[in-house]
Amino acid sequence: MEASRPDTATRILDVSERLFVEHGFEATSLRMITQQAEVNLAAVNYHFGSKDALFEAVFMRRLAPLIASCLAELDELEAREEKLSVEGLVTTFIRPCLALSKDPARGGALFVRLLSRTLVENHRLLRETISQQYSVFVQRYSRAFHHALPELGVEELAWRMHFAFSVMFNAFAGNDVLKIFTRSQIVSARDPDMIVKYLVPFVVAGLVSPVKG
Amino acid sequence: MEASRPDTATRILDVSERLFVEHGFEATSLRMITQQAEVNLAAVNYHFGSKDALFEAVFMRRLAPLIASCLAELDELEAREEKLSVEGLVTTFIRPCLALSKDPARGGALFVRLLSRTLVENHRLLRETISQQYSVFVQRYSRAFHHALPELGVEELAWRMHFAFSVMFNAFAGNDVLKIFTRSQIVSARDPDMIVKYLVPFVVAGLVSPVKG
DNA sequence: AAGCGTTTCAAACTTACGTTTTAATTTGAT
DNA sequence: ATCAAATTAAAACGTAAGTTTGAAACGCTT
Repeated sequence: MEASRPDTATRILDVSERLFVEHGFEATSLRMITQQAEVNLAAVNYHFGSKDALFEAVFMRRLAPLIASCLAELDELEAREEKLSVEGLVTTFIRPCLALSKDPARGGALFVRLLSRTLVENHRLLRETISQQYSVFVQRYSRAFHHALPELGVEELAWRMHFAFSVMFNAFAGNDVLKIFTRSQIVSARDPDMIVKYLVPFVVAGLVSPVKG
Repeated sequence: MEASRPDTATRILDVSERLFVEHGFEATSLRMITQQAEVNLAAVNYHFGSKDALFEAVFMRRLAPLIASCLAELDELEAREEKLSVEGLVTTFIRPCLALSKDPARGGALFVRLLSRTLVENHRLLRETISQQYSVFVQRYSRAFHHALPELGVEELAWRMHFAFSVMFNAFAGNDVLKIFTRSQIVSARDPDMIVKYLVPFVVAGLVSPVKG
């Protein structure tokens, strides 16, 4: 019962995903990658062309299916509910993230952390390639939230969505600000189901809270 | 009316702060720093000892006063209010962040972004030095929130604080997840006052929302 | 078995990094 | 003005990075 060894390119992708998350793009050398993947140093440039292209490959392997899952959940919800519920909308985003986090075969929570690092590091890849390919993602959610929360102005809604996705995203990425200052492990347990149990009510409450006069 | 040129060490700190935010620690070379600061390459090692020590100096210059401001606000609030309000508590954190963001002399919003990068990059500095020196920060806030929200269990409260600080922190750091997917500039305006106008109600609503049966 | 495109391999190349060294220069107290 | 200390300057050091090269090994069709 031995798992068949993946091919060279896949092994490079798997190891790179983990190392890019652990050390960041710059601090991860091709020699670290190829050594842990047990492939030759030149294999990266042979299969992917460059370190930059490798990063993009690592990234896109996970992003595209995740986005597709969210949009599929959104389709389902809109087909099922006449008047969209905020909790339902939030769940269409959280469920695919949760599924990804619990699936080691797809890198588990690694990719969300990679996305988080990449966002904070403000990579060119995010500013250029991705924003063009996946702008429909935000458009769909913006429209859906507008239907679910028609009493909010466009500016107020944009901010609340910004906050909502920020907290959801960082919850899955495991970015715990308070962890900086303490060694408490209560929150850092990182059980994905636990995250959701407390995350959904928090986010929904912020989204639906009455507008201040 | 020409501003007096700061001394070498200060110029290095100022430039480093900006470059560490823009490119990250690893991707910022001492040659980039010393060139832009118009000082000799060896000056960094002369004044700070090493690149690592420089990073710590850049970091601590901003963190200590920020923490002190938050705790001072907390002291004031506890002296003023018998029963702590959640909004008041949230404000003790937001107001110093806001003040910092609006003060170019202290690097403006740069430091919050640096803190964000450092958190995501999981630096040794954060795991070791800072968590020892500033654990009182989380302890104080944990106790204060427990007084303000006595009906919440310790686990539920820890999660809500985690979410609350996460969204506040990323709001000031300007980490807009949705920005990845669109070029819309509504949220990215980054006017600190605008952030607070929408941020406080969102966070408070999440914190005080009734516990699910 | 032969031939051919694909993949792997060891080695070297260029470049840039953090750091060190040593000398020149500036500063400040006497 | 002098001298010691502090600072700046230019150059080089050793290391490690991403990439390229050319030959060897492999896999597949004929």
